[in-house]
Amino acid sequence: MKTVATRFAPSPTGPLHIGGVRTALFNWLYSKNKGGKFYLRIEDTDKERSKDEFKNQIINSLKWIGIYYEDNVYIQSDKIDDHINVANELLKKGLAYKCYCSSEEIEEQKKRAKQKKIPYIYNRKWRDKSETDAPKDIEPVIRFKSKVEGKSILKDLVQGKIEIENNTIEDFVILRSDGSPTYNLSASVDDHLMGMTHIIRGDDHKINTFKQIQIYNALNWKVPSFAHIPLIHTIEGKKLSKRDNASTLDDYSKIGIMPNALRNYLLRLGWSYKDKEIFNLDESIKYFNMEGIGKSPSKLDISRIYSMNEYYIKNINENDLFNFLINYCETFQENIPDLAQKKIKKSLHFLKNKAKTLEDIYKNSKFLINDNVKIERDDKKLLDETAIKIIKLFSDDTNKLSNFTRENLEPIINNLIKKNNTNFKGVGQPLRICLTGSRFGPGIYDILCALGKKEVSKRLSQIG
RNA sequence: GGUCCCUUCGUCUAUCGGUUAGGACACAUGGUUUUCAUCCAUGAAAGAGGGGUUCGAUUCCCCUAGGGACCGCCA
Repeated sequence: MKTVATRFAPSPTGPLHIGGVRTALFNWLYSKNKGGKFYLRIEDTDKERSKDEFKNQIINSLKWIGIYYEDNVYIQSDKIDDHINVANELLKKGLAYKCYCSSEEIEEQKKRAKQKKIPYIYNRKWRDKSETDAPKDIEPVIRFKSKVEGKSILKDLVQGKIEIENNTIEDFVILRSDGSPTYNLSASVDDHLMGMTHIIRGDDHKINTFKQIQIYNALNWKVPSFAHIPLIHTIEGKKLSKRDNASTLDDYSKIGIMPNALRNYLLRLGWSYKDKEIFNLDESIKYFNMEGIGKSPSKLDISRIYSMNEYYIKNINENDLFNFLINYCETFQENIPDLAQKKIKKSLHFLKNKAKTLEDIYKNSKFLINDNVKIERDDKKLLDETAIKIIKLFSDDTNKLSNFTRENLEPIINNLIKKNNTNFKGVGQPLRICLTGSRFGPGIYDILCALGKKEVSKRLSQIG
């Protein structure tokens, strides 16, 4: 049995979105599960629309989420000569032919078909026509002689048997009039040359598969196995497109979603293994299989992404979390000075408690990063006379302490509550506002201990 | 319009002919934490509709409805 080889083959004509990443993930996981290889191929044969910027974005996205490919990136345009040679071979063998229809002629036919409400299909005009009839002023395209009779059957690993009448597939173009190869040719040739055994791709390629299988068969190549996975839909139920908000990985990383959480979410979107929800990397590889892939499209649900991220924040190793956090801050927020980093690291155990994203942790950490407390106008209103009085009392009472611990602070705060005939909120809220500038945030004891006595008295002295 | 595919709680899904149709997210309620959040408990919530096959269908078959994808000298 041949070693499993899969590939992800995006075109760099737009930013890679989350659906493409899932396709890459499934391919990668499948190959790893089988002890096989996974490759990245950039399909850049559309010169007009392909951009380096998108190629880099694709590469960076895969890197960010932790999908690793063999060797270097395959660039499809490097292999154009191979594709052209195959086209000429097909031509020589009589399996393809030159078509001299002008684009105006084709457009006209399409228009007429639309008017008559009949499906357009190229009329195979030049399939059997002699080239001596060829007009001089037209550069021909090369079309593949597609089967006209009978049916084709695709045994899809996800969708099962799919049957189609051959006459619904037209004689598709394999070489453009400028001599460049088209997608169906290039993809087939590359997949064959790269030794792909399994092709896992979006549902939207299903019809192409019938064309590509014909190319394989015409050349006596071994046909790989195909698996067409359902597309990811927006919450409105439409195919996810590059224009949709929050569709690239960047959209998620900038709000502080971690790669392992998103990977886990994407894995479970359209795939399942019993009732298991959390899959670490090893488990993802160990359990991934085709049987678990669902047949119906699934909708993207941001609240599940948040909740998955929250799970990872609370359950991964704190060192790893810290590294993710610093990295996130440097990329999307600000550089954290060493001293503040140390404080954050020590306090991470409580900073992470209230967070669904790295951005939340960053916000919770702000009182450790910035020494000057800026109080919002709304919060300032809460600092009335009694509040300021309580803060003064707190300062006086804690003056005697040599350092701050929960144990020695608790009796002081309890005492303040009692004496001033208030509740915990009456003491805690003004303290938090003065120390952090916000009504929301970590527990008050956590804040006090993390800042330490000196810093607390400094911040409190600036009030009132 | 043609071809193909899909259809279980709001969402992601389990079930591979016999279950009080299970789990997770979200939601609601209650409890713990002397704020918020966490955490815990509880609750509400689904087999698109109609025919078959069968002792028995969410599960198998057919029809209808709804949804989606594709129909480029794009990939």
